[in-house]
Parts: sequence; structure tokens; C-alpha cells
Amino acid sequence: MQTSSFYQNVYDVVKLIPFGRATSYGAIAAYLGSKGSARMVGYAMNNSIKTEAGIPAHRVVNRNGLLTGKFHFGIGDEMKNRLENEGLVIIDNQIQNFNAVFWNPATELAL
DNA sequence: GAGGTGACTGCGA
DNA sequence: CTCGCAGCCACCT
Repeated sequence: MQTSSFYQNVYDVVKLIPFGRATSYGAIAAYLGSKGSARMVGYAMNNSIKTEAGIPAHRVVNRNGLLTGKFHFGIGDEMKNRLENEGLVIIDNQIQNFNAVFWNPATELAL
């Protein structure tokens, strides 16, 4: 914990996202107990790419399943490419059938 | 120490 | 249905 490791919490949850799944910022934020801090989750991702660089941030999208962070993830369609590589269908930067691949930490981890 | 920003979300017109 | 506004909280300058 030590000094607001809000990011670390996000990293941990994102790392736990199984292959071929995706989750939303709000879901992670809610799992952390700060539903209104969905922005912080995305902020953590931005930092994770630079510092952790091992976080499957491409599995984290907005509530609509839209790849909002595609441009922040890196260069080109890296994010989209990885999602497709996991068997997901991405059209117009949006995950199709997102409901089927949606991974809710508050439900999957709160067993 | 204070101000501004942001990979979001939900509600209202 | 589509567009716009306000709330939220931690990090950065």
C-alpha cells in the first residue's frame, strides 16, 4: 500500500484478466471501491505502459467496449491487433459481443 | 501549496 | 437516437 498505490491495485486486477476477456475502467474502479474514479484506472494504465509495460491494458476498455486508449497504448493498432489475437472481434475500434467477453473482477474475484 | 488534467460514467435535453 | 454537461479522485506541473 504505502502512499496511495491505487495504480498498483489496478495493475494487479488487470494482470488477473484471463485470456480472451476484457473489462471496463468502471468495473475495476468499482472493485477497488472507488466507482467514481474510473478515470484514475485509465490514468494508471497510462502509467503502467511506461513503468510496468507488462500490463494487458488492451484488455481494458471503456463501458461501451470501445478502445478509447488505443492511441495511448502505443503505436498503430497494437491494441486492436492484440484483442483480435485473443479471439475478440474489433470493429471500428469497438469490441463486438463485448458482453460475452466482459470480465467483472467484482464478480470473478469476489468469490 | 494550488491549479489543471484525464485511456470514464451517468443523466438530461 | 444523438449530443452535451457535470461529477469524480489521484497524479502531474
